[in-house]
Amino acid sequence: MDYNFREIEKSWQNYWAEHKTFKTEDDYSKPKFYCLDMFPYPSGAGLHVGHPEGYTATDIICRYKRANGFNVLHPMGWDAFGLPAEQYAIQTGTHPAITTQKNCDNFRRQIQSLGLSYDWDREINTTDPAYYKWTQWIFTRLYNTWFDGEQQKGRPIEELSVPAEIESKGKEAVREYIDEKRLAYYDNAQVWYCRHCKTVCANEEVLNDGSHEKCGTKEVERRFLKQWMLRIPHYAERLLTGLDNLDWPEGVKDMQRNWIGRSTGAEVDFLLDGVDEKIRVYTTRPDTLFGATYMVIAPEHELVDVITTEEHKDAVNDYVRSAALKSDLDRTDLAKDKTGVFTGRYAINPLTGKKIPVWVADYVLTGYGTGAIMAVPAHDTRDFEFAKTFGLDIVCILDPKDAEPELREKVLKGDACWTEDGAYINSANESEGLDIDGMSKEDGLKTVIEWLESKNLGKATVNYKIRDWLFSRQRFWGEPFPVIHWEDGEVSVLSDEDLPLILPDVEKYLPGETGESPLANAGDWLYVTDSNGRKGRRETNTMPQWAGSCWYYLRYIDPKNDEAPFDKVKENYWMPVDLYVGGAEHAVLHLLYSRFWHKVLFDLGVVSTDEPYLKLYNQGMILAFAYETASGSKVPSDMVEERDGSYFHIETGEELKQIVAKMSKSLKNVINPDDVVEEYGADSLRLYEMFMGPLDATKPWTDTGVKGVYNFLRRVFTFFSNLDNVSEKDDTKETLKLLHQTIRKVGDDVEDLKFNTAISQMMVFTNHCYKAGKVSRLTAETFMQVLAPFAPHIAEELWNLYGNDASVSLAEWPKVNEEYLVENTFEYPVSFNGKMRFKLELPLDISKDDAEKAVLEHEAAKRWTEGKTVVKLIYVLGKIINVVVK
RNA sequence: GCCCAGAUGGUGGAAUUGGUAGACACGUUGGACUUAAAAUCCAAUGGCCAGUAAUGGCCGUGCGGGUUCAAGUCCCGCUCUGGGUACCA
Repeated sequence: MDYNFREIEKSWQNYWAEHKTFKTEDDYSKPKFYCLDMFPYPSGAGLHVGHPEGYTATDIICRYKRANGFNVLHPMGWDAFGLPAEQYAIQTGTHPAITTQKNCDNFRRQIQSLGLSYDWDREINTTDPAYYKWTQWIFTRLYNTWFDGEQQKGRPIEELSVPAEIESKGKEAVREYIDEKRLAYYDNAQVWYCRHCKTVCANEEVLNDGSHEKCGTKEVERRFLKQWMLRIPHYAERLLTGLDNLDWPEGVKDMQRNWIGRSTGAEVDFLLDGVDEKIRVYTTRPDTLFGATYMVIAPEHELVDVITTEEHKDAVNDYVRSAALKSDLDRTDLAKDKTGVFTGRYAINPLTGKKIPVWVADYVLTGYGTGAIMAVPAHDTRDFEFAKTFGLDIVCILDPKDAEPELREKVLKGDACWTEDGAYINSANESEGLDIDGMSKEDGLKTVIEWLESKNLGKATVNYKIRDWLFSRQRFWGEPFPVIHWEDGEVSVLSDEDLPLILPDVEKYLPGETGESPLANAGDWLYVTDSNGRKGRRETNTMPQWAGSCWYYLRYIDPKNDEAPFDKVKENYWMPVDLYVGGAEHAVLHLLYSRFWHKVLFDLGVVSTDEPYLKLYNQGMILAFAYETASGSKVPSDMVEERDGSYFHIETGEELKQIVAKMSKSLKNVINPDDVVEEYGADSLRLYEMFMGPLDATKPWTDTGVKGVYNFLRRVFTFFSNLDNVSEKDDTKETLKLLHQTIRKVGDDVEDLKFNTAISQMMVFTNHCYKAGKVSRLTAETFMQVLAPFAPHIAEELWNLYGNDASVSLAEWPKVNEEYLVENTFEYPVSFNGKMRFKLELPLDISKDDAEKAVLEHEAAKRWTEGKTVVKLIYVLGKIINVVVK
């Protein structure tokens, strides 16, 4: 029989759909397994071969878990708000909902053609009002939550007690006080604005080369705009410590830790000379205070005007103005020399009592710490560079005892910067009763902080890099904020029964130049009047694309619930997500935002777990071969020919180098999953994506590789569909042994997500069957069960051929029979001085002495022992024998 | 600069706690089938050396050291590649 995969795959996909084979029931009697894929943005380009990689991996695990008695939740949906559909609307006038619908349909068709065992009854779409109703609902929860620092917990805003002193100042003051505590707030903030996308974007979306992550252009700039922000830094500590117990790749955890950026140090107050103000600095090294020879404040610091002396006003003003005009890229470019200007003012170093100059420089950032630093040029590279540039004092207070003498000499003289540990010198002030000379760093830090606290000059502080999350966009295609701005200045959120606030129709999708959202033209929708005749205007910004993906895993649990985001009992059963698979590109943003929302919902009692995703796994990227000339310019694949293993340009004849690169239209090396399914079938595509290499590795696509696994499936079909090969007779011992080894190996490898080696084991088994010629029906059926999670269509077909009416997907995973695996002997590799020389079969229960005798008396051993003394013999049961000779 | 991951045949990649390096697959070569080709099936396939051959030896997991009876695996020092991050005091 021919392997007619087209027919087989179509008929089984229809069967599964008709019988709802993969429908998930809320059967609480079974152990649950929640396996989640990062849902895709349904782009117009359709599925990329990278998508099926993760989806196949989770599908295999889910099928395996079902066979092992688990109730499995394995859903799919669409992260469908986003710019491309809106861009298309601007160009063509087509409503983004129409484009989105079309793209979702195409994605669904493509995904379904792969035979993935999703419960399609749970499909969700972030753009569906029935879904974003609850995204808006969560936003109102964020708005009505404050963070209790003492309890380290978010609490309902009603539980916030307003100090009497504020209360006495009137309603306005109370509102202001409360608004300052809310997790979501509306404020005038300096934000990134992308002129190309015509929208603001989060700090995180602006890449370090100054380009916008979403569009790739560098048309981003700073603007002051009233925007919605979320106070994610309040959860910094919990987002950080929560990572410790998660089964996530260490790299991802590290990236989140870096992003949160916790540091410990102290805030220290410096008194100023001649003006009744003080400047508070943040430093991680208060122990180096004796070496602070000047201070720097950021150009945006609130005291710049106050402290600048008359004669320096012009210079400082000029500098502050030019710093404001600079892009952040210019300000952070390392290659650039340090700039700054003296304010004319001096501060007093509280430890030395010396006057130190206060400068303004843009290497100090407003948003971090207090926006002011004490500079210790001898032991900080940035301060050192600045001090060298402007000729400021450099006092060494850490003797680099372990450094090379030459370098040490320079450091002591202040001619070089030393940022590592050393012994404190010049760090004593008798009159102040402080002396840390000779102390360890740990004691130095402790002593100085204690001294500062006792004198009320400073205190130990913890700082985080993470900033408030800019949460609004000037875009049409996003969740509308359920917010009304009233004419008297009050801001209110809609009550639950008024949700969802549906996105209105607009004529033009283009945002205004000034950063105004398209919703500002939404006519009637825009204006509201309350029962008292008070007029209000709806919020015209929309939520960023992150919003919908922050909580979608919760909605899958109960996707059609109209009374609540999900049922609590169901949530309690299904959460947390046991395995979450997706690309590493979401290592920080999506996963951090999502954890943040989840923790807030946990604090409010909406969800039952503190963390949403127990185990995270990042699939690697699938790349493609590409070609470049000696000078490094890329050549499209259709201009390349292969001759004798080398590659040449079709037109110029130039020899080309084969490289591995991302698939791209310009390189003409994009693989379309549809084409692969058409040519080799879904089972081959699934199998190849898993066989290419480890799931987390980056690896290049090869067409011959697909052919290889197709060949395997064809061999499976050819052998096992021939009933002459599948007899009622018993198997040989070898066949049974190999079959049970295969059951074990495949099961173990699936649990470890090592699909490539599982497939290789199935190949070994199939190759054995060809050699054996005949296997029993039971063996053939068992093998189909093992193959089914990987290549479900072919497995169903053959399973059915053997007379099974029920789907193989419902069959229980075969048990390993240890009897077949028992070994009595082992073929020991015998080494002499670590080099393997010959093999010797010995009983496994042989004693060491007998083994030694058997080895040394063996004919082949003579050659290696002749004329030498046997020093000792290493005998590792079932592993190796090593003879040490001299 | 800093943090993380990686480097194994012509290629993708295997290798429990240190214990036979190269499983499986691609490619290549040879054979069978065929008028022929394709497809398929069978076999060989890390490099070098010796031998007609069976076979045997040496070298081999990015580089240099070390620990060990034994190192792809552990330790120290580098090189290169990929990812993240960047004046965060």
